[in-house]
This record gives sequence, structure tokens and C-alpha cells, in this order.
Amino acid sequence: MKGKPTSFDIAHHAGVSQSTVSRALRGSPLVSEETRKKVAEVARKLNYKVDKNASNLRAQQSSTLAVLLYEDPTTDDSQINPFFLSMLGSITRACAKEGYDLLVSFQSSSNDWHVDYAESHRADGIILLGYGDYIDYRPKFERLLATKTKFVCWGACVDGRPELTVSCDNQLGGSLVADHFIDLCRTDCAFIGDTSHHSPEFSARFQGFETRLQAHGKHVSERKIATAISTEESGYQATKSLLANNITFNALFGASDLIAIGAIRALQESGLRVPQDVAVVGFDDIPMARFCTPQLSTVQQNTTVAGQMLVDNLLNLISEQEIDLNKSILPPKLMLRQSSQ
Amino acid sequence: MKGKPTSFDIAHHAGVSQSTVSRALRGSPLVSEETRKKVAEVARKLNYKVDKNASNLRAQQSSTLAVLLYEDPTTDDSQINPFFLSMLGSITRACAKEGYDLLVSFQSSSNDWHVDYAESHRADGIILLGYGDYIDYRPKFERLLATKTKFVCWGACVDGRPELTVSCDNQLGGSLVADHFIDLCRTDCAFIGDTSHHSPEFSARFQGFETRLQAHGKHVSERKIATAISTEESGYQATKSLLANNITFNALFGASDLIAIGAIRALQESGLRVPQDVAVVGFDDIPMARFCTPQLSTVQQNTTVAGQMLVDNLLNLISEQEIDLNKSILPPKLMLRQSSQ
DNA sequence: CTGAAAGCGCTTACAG
DNA sequence: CTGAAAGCGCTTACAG
Repeated sequence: MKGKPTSFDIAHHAGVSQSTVSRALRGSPLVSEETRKKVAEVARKLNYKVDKNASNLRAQQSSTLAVLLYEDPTTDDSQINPFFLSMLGSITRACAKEGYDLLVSFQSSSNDWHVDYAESHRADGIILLGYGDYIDYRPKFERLLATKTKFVCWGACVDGRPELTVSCDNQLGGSLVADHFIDLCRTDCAFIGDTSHHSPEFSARFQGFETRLQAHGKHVSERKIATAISTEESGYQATKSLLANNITFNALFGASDLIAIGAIRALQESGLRVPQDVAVVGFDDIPMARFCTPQLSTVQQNTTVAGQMLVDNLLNLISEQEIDLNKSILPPKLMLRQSSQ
Repeated sequence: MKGKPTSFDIAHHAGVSQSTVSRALRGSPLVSEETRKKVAEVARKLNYKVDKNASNLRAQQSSTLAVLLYEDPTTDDSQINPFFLSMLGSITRACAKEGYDLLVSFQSSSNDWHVDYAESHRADGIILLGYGDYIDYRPKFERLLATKTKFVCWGACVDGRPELTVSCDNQLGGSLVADHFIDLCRTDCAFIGDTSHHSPEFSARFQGFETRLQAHGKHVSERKIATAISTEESGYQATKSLLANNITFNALFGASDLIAIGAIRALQESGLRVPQDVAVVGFDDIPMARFCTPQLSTVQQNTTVAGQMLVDNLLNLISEQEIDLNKSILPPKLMLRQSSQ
């Protein structure tokens, strides 16, 4: 027996057939307790592990999920949005808990490898994450649907397939921020992000924010909206451009924490104090939010819960069980810190 | 042909044998250009993808690497050290470039799954990352060596097997910080981290720091060293404990950025100004370092290069090629920012 | 350059 | 409860 032992080796040493070894190790109820113990004992002694490739091939499944992190094409290599890295951590844990391995790929929206994962039987299902341009996503959704690939998507909805989405209640999150600004009597608001359908999460946050302001007879002036993708630099530039045009405001809602952190830098550079002159609130609650100065108020999305929801829903999809749409919406939570006192 | 097409389907449609399909798709030189084209065309049309489980089983390899992120057991779920997340990103990219998939697992140092990855043929090799306790690692190294698992380790050395380690030149990094403090005439130094063999990276940083100070007739007083693991909270507490004992210093070297950021919080809470009263330098250059206030001076470890080195070395190990030890050491780079002017 | 055949190491009907 | 047998979909000697 050179090389790794096989189930035949175990069978031989345990004095049973190879089929019985397989059954015993998989916990089949068809095996007597005595036999199971004997097999387990020999397997442990010989340091035997079931060959995943063989078992996956035979069983026609992989016990593996894949996570695909789409990034804005402009984002530099090392600068992955920390929010998605937190998500990745919680997804990993959720997978481990369910006995699944996790393949990870970070990719720009240009290539098409994601389809491969499922079609080449490397993964049973796919989790899509990212703050990329939603318009770029849609053909990919079509492709995934056409190949009957099982997938769930964070944030962005697939048309007419709500069961494929897990998302924060972005609209509610936006309205929490509006309520907070109203409490502070800071209703001359700027919004930095994207209000278009290129970015469904950002625009939902804006909608919730705007709708609540309007309920109080206020609104965000068109001029006080600047477009940014989810990076510190983009938030900085967008805010700069507002300030360069002498546009004033006493509160600023950044569609993500990175945007808000960039906005604070721009404000401070222009001699504006946060929160005295401008109250700032972000979205995500990345670790950095607690450590920047002033500490950033933000809307928290609980990544531990979100990761578990994504994995749960995907596994339900794979096993063709009903999806509970109520378990697909993550409640946001306003975290008040120094930037909006 | 219901379900996914197989190589036999392609063979049938292309009018060749199944062996030829396999050869054509794998780019074998034994296939004529004409045949190759025909096969590729049919495969594309039928949306055929090679079944990875079958090809892996047959070829006895997986084209997959696994990365295991060990964490300090005290670290909370969502609080993965951002440095390792950056590493993860670059490792992912490096793997993709080499045509390998990447399995990811975050785990506490208690369990033993890592051995599984290789033994169950799920991965051809393993990358170990983490700021965990080195003493806990050693039995795991033994196990990996005993099972002839191919692996590389970030930071910590495996005894007598330098080819298994990829690491920053931590000692050089520490000496750069010492040089900088000497330039600033701030030689009454504190060190927050771990100088023991539980943490080889931190202690190498300290050694480099201390040795250089001694070359200038200075040194770090035993009393001014406080032990911390790599979290903001731990850095905060350790610094607090120094201050509570009325221990003074005009420079502080945090063994990691998170430690340094926690230290700054403790200093500021005690009314000490950074950098006026205490100059602070960290290690890693996590994204947060640029955004905290004051911006943190630190020793950068280039994660893009580091990830590529880890993957390159592991692939060389797998293909049993010589490892160039010079390509296993990452040069550190001092990044000067506001916290140590 | 191509094809027929063996076999990678399992899981799972089928028969007892 | 157990065993003998088929077969998952490939890769790769072997023969031509």
C-alpha cells in the first residue's frame, strides 16, 4: 500500500467489502454499529480520507460553493472594499458549518469565469457579491439562469426572481439616516453615491432617505447630489466637486462608508468641521468606521447574519426547497458616532 | 442529450473519438489543427465544460490550492485582520493567473481540517496565514510534514525547512523604525506586541528594532514593553497598562497596525498628543492606516507581491522544483505619515 | 495524428 | 445488514 490508502485498503484491513466501508464512513443506517466502529477504527489508523474527486464525480455534486466578488473596474487590486471582505469571512464560516467548501474568486466584471464554476462541476452553487455596475450584471444573470446555475446575489435583484436575492433593507437604512438628520435639525442635505439603476443598492438608500425627508417637507436638492463609486477616493472627489461649486449643506449622507470617509477628508481639507459644520453618516459599518476621526456614524449591515442568509438560501435553492423571502432581508441598524452628533 | 454534455457528446457531434476530444481540449500537440478547431467549435456550441471532478480524479490532481487563515482565538468573528484580507485578495489573483482555484477556510487554531484539504485531494497544496500563536502551529506543521502535504507558511518558519516559509524581512522592518525614531531624536521607546517565540514575526520586528537602537547606544527598557495580540483592543489595553503605571516614552512601535491604532487611542485618551508627545509607528500598512487620524506611519508589506510569492513557491513545491530562498523574503518599506513627524 | 481500452476511487442500485 | 457489480466522466498509455 504505497501512496494514499483507498477504500479497498480499508476494506481489506477491516475484513469487509469496499461497499461496506463506503457506507460505514458515510453514516449509512444500513451498517451495523459494530461494523461501523471497526471500519472507522481502521480508517483512522491508516489515516484514510475519502477522495473528494471520486466521491463528487460519483455522487454528481461537489459539496462546494463558490463566491465571486465583483469589483468596480476602477478599484485597484489591493483595495477591496472591506465590507465585502467581512462578508467573505462570514460566508466562509457559514459554509464550514454546513460542511461545504468555499471557492473564492475576485474578478473584474469583464470576464466570464463564474459560469465555469457550476458548469464544470466545481461548485454546486455561486454567491455573487459586489458593488459593481448593475447594468453589467444583467447579461451574466441571464447566462446563469439559462444554464440553470444555482446562485444567489447580494444586494441587486434579478428581475422577477426575488428568491435569488439577499439584501439589506437599504430603503429602511436610508430612512433611518433621514430621521437622524431630522432629529439633529440638519435637513440641508447632500448625497454622495449613485441614484441611478446602475447601482440598485445606493439608489434604494437614496430613495429611503429622500422619501423620509419629503415626509417632513424637505428634500435633497438635485445640485447637492454627486455621483461616486464605493471608494474613498471617489467620495473625496465627488465632495470636492460640490465644494468647488460653492454648494453648501449641513449634513451629508455617503452611500457607503468608504465614500463617507472620503467625503470627510474633502470637508476637512476645505476647513469644514465634522460634525459641527457638516454631519456625516455612511453605510456598511466597516471596521474602519470605528477608527477614523471623527468616528463615523453609519448604517450597519450585520455581515455575520448576511453571510449565513446567503449560504442558507443558496443551499435551499440547490436542494430545491422553498425560499422564505422574509429571511432574505437584513435589517439595517443605525450606529451613531462622532461624525453626526 | 439531456443534462450537461460529456466528451462523448462532443465526440459524436464532431465525428471524432472521445480521446481526441479530450486531447484537443487540453491542447495536446498530438492533435491536428483542423481537428482541434472542429472540436473547439462543437464544444462551444454545446456549451461543454470539462468535468473537473472527473479530470481531477483521473489526473490525480486538483488544480486547486487552499488557503487557511488562522486567527487568534480571542479575535471575534467579523474582525479578521485586514492585512490578511489583503493577502487573501492577492493570493486569489495569483491563483487565477496560474489557472488554479482557491479554497478558503478561516479557522481557529483548535481544529484540524486543514489536513483534510490535501489528504482528501481537494487541494494540491496549502497556504497558511495568520497571526496566531506559533507554539500552537508546530504540531500542525509536524502533521503536514508527516503526511507529505505540500504547504507554505507566511511569516513563521518551520524548523529546518526555510523553503516552506515566505515572509517579510521583519527584522529589517524593525530596524527601519528604529532608524526613523533615531532621526527624530525619539529614542525613549515603548514596544507593544510580543517579544516571545509565541510570535516569531513580532519578535523579529522587535529584534531588528532593539538591535539598531543598541547600535546607537540606546535600548528599549524592559518596563516599556507591553504584550499584545494583533487587535486594536489589545493594543489599546496594553498601552493603557503602561500609562497606568506612569511609564513614559516619546516613541511607540506597535508590532502591527491594529496594535498601533489601539495604542493611539489609549494615548489620546490620556491627553497625550500624537505625534507631538509620542511618535507612533505600526507595521503592515493596512488600508485603515491611511484613514485614521493622525494618519499612521507604518512599515508596509506589499501584499500583492507577497501573495504572488506564496503561490509561486507553493507551485514550485508541488512540481518539486527548486525554491529560490531569495524569492521568499519580502522587503519592507517605511511609510511616513502624520503619526511620527 | 487517431481510436479502443483501461482505470482513477468512489457511491449506489441490485440481489441476497 | 452485506457484497458483487456498474458506472460517474474524464486522461493517458498502447497500438496503429
